[in-house]
Amino acid sequence: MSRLPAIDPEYPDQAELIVRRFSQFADLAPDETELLRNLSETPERLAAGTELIGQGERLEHPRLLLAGWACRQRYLSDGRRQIFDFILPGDVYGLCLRPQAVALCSAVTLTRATISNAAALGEAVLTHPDSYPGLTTATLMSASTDEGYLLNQMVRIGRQTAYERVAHFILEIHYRLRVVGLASENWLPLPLTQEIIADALGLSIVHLNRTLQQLRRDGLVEVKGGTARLLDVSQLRNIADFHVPHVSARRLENGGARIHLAASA
Amino acid sequence: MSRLPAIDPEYPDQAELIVRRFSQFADLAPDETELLRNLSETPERLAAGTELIGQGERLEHPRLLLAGWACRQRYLSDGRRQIFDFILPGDVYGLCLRPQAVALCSAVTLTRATISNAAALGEAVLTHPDSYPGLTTATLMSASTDEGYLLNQMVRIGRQTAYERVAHFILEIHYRLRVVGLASENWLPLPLTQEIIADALGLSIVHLNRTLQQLRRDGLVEVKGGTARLLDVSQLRNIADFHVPHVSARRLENGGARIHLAASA
DNA sequence: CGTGCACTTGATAGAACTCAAGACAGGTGG
DNA sequence: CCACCTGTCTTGAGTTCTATCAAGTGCACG
Repeated sequence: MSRLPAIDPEYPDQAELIVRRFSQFADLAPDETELLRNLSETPERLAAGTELIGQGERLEHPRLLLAGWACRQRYLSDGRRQIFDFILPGDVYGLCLRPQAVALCSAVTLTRATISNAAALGEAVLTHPDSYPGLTTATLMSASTDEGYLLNQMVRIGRQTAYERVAHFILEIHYRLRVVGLASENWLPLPLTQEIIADALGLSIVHLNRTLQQLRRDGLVEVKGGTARLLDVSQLRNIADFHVPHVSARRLENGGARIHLAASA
Repeated sequence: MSRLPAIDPEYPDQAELIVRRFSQFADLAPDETELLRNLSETPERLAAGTELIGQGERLEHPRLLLAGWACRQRYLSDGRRQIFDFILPGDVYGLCLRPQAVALCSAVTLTRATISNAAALGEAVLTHPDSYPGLTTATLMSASTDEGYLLNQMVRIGRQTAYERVAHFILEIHYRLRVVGLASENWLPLPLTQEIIADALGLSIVHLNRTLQQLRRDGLVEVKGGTARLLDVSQLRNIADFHVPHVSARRLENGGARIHLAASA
C-alpha cells in the first residue's frame, strides 16, 4: 500500500509493458505513448492475495497492473474455485465501457504486485476518443483479445484433456508474456502454485501435478521454480491446437513490435 | 431467407420479447419502446444450422433474434466442439462497441429462426446515447449480464459435476426465458438435441443422457420432446448452487416486468 | 416401408478425483 | 545454528466419474 518511486528497480521498465502491448494493436502517437507511460506514476504495492475488486462491487476506475500476477475468479458456495483468466504485467483491468458497471467476479493478486491508477486512460478513451484514436483502437482491441482468451479458456476446460489443457495454457501465457517482452523464445516466468493452475484449468492439484510430469517426461515443457521452459514448441502447438490470436498476429510476425527480454524480470 | 410479414403468426408478440427483457434493466421512454418494437420490422427466416457470423468475420451491424435458438461456438481442429452460450428469442447479438470488431467465434442457428436487423439499436446507443438514456443503459446492462452468463458457463464446465452442470444449465435457461415470458413457473421450451447440450456442458452425449435420466429419477427435471419440466426448483437450486443475476433480480421480484406465457411458443 | 436421426442401453476402458502420507523447500523462533 | 513449522510439491493406492464402443429402440419423414 506504500508509495514507491515510479521506477521500481526490480522491473526497470514497467511503464513500457503496456506501451509494447498496445503498440501491437495500433500505431500510437507520441502523446498517446506519453499518456501510457504516465499511468505508472502512481504505483502502489500490494501483497499476494489482496482483493482488487470484489464480486458485485462497482468498478470505480481502471487500473494498470505494473508488476506481479493477478486473476479473476469465482467461488462456489462449497469452496470450489474457478479462475477465469490471469491479469499479467502490462494488463489493464476494471476498464468498463458501461458507467455504473459492477464486477461480475472478484479479482485477486496471486503474487506481490504493483498496480497504478489508470483513470487517465479510461478518461481519454471514454470521453475524448477522437483526440486519442490510437489509444482508443488499442484499448478496444485489447479488450477484444482478452475476451478471446476467455473463450480459449472455455474450450480448454470444456473440450480438452488435461494434457492438452496444460499445454495450451502454457503456450497462451507464453505468448502473452512475449508480447510485452517478459518471456524469451522458450522460457517464461510462471509464478503460480500448482493449486492455482489447477483451479484455472478445472483439474485437481494431484492430477495437474502428474500431467506436468508427463509433459516433462515427453520432453515438452519443464515447469519448475516459478518458471517454465518450453522444450518443443511446435509439438506443443500440435498437441494443444494452439493458434496465435489474429488481431495481433500480423504485426508481431512483421516485427512491428520488437520483442526483447526485460533485463531482470 | 424470404421476407415475412412483421408479425409471425407462430409468435404473436415477438416484438415484445426484447421490450420485456430491456425493461428489467431500465425504465424505457415511449419512443425507446417504439424503437425496440420497430426492430422486428425486417424479419428474415433462417433454417436450422445457418451460420449467422463466422469466426473472424467483421461484425457489420447488430441483429435481433426474434424467434428460434442460436448459439456461439468454436471447433477444435479434430472436430470437438465447445458451445459458449445460447442466443434466445429477444436477444441481440453482434452488437459490439468497438468499430471494426471481428467475431471471436462463430454464431449458428440451432433451430429454424427469425432474425432482423437491429442497426437502429446500435445507431441509437452508439451515436446518440444521450437521446436514448434508457436504451443505452439497458443495452449495456444486457451485455453485462450476458458476460455474467459466460462466466457461469465457465464455472459449470470447470468446477461442477455433470449432475450439477445440467441442473444449473436448465435453471439458467429457465430464468432467461421467464424474463421474456417464454417460460412458465416450472416449464420451459428446450428445443435442443442432447448432442447440443452435451457440447455446451463439456460432456459426452451418452453421459448427458444418463445424467438427464438420473435427474428425472430423482424427481428434479423432466426433459422430453423439446421441453423441460422443473419438478423441484428449490432442490435444483441447492444442487446447482444457482443464483439469479443481481442486475435484474430486484425488478423481477418486485413484479416490475410482468411475466406471462406467450400463447403458442 | 425403408431410411435417417435422435435417443437409449449395456459393457468396458480410461481419465480424473480423493485420500493419505511422505519429501522438500523457505521462513521462524529458540 | 539448528529445530520446527507451514505450505507446496510428490507419490501410491483405490475409487468415482466420464468417455468410448457398439448395438438397439423409437419416431418422423419421404
